[in-house]
Amino acid sequence: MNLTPLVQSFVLHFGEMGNHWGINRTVGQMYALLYVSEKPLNADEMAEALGFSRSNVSMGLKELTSWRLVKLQHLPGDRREYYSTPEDVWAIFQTLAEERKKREVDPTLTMLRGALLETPSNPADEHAQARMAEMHDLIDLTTSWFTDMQRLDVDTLKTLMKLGSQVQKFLEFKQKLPTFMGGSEITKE
Amino acid sequence: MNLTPLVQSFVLHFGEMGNHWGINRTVGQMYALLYVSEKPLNADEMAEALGFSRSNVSMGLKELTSWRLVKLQHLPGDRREYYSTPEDVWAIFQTLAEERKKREVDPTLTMLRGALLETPSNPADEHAQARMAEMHDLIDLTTSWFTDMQRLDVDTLKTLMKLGSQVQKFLEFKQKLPTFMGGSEITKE
DNA sequence: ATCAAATTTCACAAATTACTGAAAATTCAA
DNA sequence: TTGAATTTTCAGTAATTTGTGAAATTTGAT
Repeated sequence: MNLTPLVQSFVLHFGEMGNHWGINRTVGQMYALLYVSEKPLNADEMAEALGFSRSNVSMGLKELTSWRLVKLQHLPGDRREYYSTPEDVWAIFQTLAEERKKREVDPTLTMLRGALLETPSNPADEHAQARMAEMHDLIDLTTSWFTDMQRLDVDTLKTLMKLGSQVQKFLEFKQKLPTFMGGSEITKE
Repeated sequence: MNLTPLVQSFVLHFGEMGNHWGINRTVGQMYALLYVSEKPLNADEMAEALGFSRSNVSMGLKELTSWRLVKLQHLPGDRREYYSTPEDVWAIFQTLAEERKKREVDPTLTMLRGALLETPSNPADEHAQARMAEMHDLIDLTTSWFTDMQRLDVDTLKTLMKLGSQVQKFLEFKQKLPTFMGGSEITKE
């Protein structure tokens, strides 16, 4: 790996993190390399920089592409394919979240809904269903909320996050003026 | 696995999900089994129900304990250790998030901060640092926000999530009355 | 159309991770 | 204490995942 120590530590750390998140270590490293790179890189450059085989890089890029985490482009007068990551970290984060939702959360909700449609044949199943319902509702509420929040622009989102738990005051205030601002009335449970 | 089809499908799905989330498949299944179980289970019961070796269950419980995801208790007149999951799904979710933050996010922030303290020796490092700074700020803001939101009780949280992107209106309103309600003045950027 | 450059595929080897059974350690009732 | 019940550890094997090189395919300039 002929990278500066700075980039190297980032790349290695990212590889480890990928591991914890169910992503192949080398794929994590490839992503990290692209993320900090000044300019788009082709597969040979990546293989060279990271010390991987060319075929491994090809597989990794395929994987990253399926996650919509890399952009493919061509440089004038060069036949090779160059890869880069989107510039906006918030957009990256959003893509990642969308993709994980699609691949992991949605199938889980589907499974839970299926299970909840069954007629429980004994007390154990009845209890299991009740537990599954609790889990379903939590996941459903969380992901719906997440989807909804994606409508906001990044600056609004940042402001809201900085506000943090202080938004609570909005609820207290709103409860006193329920029809204020024309929204539908929302109360606790 | 001598479980009802309902529980079995839940357990198997959870095992697969665990896999995607960097958790051993069998550990995921153990957790799922405890989660839907009516009463606490001992290790032998779990080994029997899931068809794992006793030692594998022991390892899995150790892992789940380190994540603070299972509770240990003793039944009167029985020497064996019985395990269960907390009843409140929101508390479970919170524990999981806290633990992941501690294990994965915090070390990443530490690494990024370290990298940002270095003096870049070339343009490539300079660019890499800028990118790392962007990532740092996003992670930092997100986790600080998350920590802050944990102060709220579950009902408030649910209400807020149901409100979703409508909280935006709070910002618009607040901007017109900056010193309203005694909070420090918060504006975009 | 041809062919060299570039990329992908895939069977296999290497490396890692998961699981087991046996043995060791711990616990606790008598 | 003792020893049976219970839990944990761990070395070895099984299973899975990862990474490679060679071959096949695709691409696009001529």
